[in-house]
Amino acid sequence: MKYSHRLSDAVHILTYIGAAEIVEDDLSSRAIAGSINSNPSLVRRLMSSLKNAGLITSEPGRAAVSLSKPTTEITLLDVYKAIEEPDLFHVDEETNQQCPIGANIQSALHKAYDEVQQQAEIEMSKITLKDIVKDVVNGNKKHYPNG
Amino acid sequence: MKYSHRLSDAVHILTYIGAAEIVEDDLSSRAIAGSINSNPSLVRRLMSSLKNAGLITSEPGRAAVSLSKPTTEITLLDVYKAIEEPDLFHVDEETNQQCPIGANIQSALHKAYDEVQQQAEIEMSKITLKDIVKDVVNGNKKHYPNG
DNA sequence: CCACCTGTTATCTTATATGTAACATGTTAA
DNA sequence: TTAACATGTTACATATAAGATAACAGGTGG
Repeated sequence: MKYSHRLSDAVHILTYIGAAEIVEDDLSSRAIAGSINSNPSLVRRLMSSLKNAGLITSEPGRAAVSLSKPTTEITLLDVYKAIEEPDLFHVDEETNQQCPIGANIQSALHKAYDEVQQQAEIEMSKITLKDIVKDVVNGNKKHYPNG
Repeated sequence: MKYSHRLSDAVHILTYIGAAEIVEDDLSSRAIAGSINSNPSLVRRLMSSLKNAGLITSEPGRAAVSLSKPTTEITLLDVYKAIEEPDLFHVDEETNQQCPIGANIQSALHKAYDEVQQQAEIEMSKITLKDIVKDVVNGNKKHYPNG
């Protein structure tokens, strides 16, 4: 995951839906794409993954997507698992098995990476969509104090 | 960083150097590349970053690279910072600033990502090169109990 | 029926990682 | 001093992935 912002766009989509009651009403993929500055197809593809993960509910033909759970029960980890590759780091699986180092570095790295991954996931599970929506709405008030 | 294993290869290089006293002696980029199953140029490029980060010491013309610090004082975080982009996740910086969501999602995401990044880095700082070398050598004993 | 939507697939462009080659320059030993 | 070999750096080709975009089958609702 070097230059990808799929996760950010997915959170953006969920935030858009979650904030719909407050500021938005058009929940079409085109409207959401307008907020992301992207295109409706990308939005629909990401929403497809979010739907498969059970985070949103939608129907063909109707611009009526909704969250499947309260914003307090959707975490950044849920979105991450729905959208991204599971591993933050990748072990080189092609090392030379004839070399003592090459033959054993993979398991050593997997072990190390697993520890980092675990802590990152714990932290991601602490951040809910409600936190994000709240920050966005608060930031919004700063920009539009009378709106 | 989707399919990159730069970090793994960099740790591999350091492990190779760190284990040199025990099992290896040829510290040329060609020999190290042989262990990684890669090529000397890649090894030299990674070593260039590791050198800039102060983790290894080397001289032109001599196959005599060495660690600048004891293995207990080189952490996975040091290698990560030497080799990888600083951020695990990337915020979409092109969101629509005319939309209340698009205008405020970036700072909300930066805040969330920072928290995850911080915990990941804390965990990375707990893993030392000594841990990796030890795991590799132990794995080695399993494979070559009499060697 | 028609305008609009979703869900899915395909293609193009661009960005990045890696493989590979090349070369200037330093080192060492015969 | 010369040959063999090393590092350090740059350039280029290739493979992979993300994102932009278009297309279209099929659902929805006025």
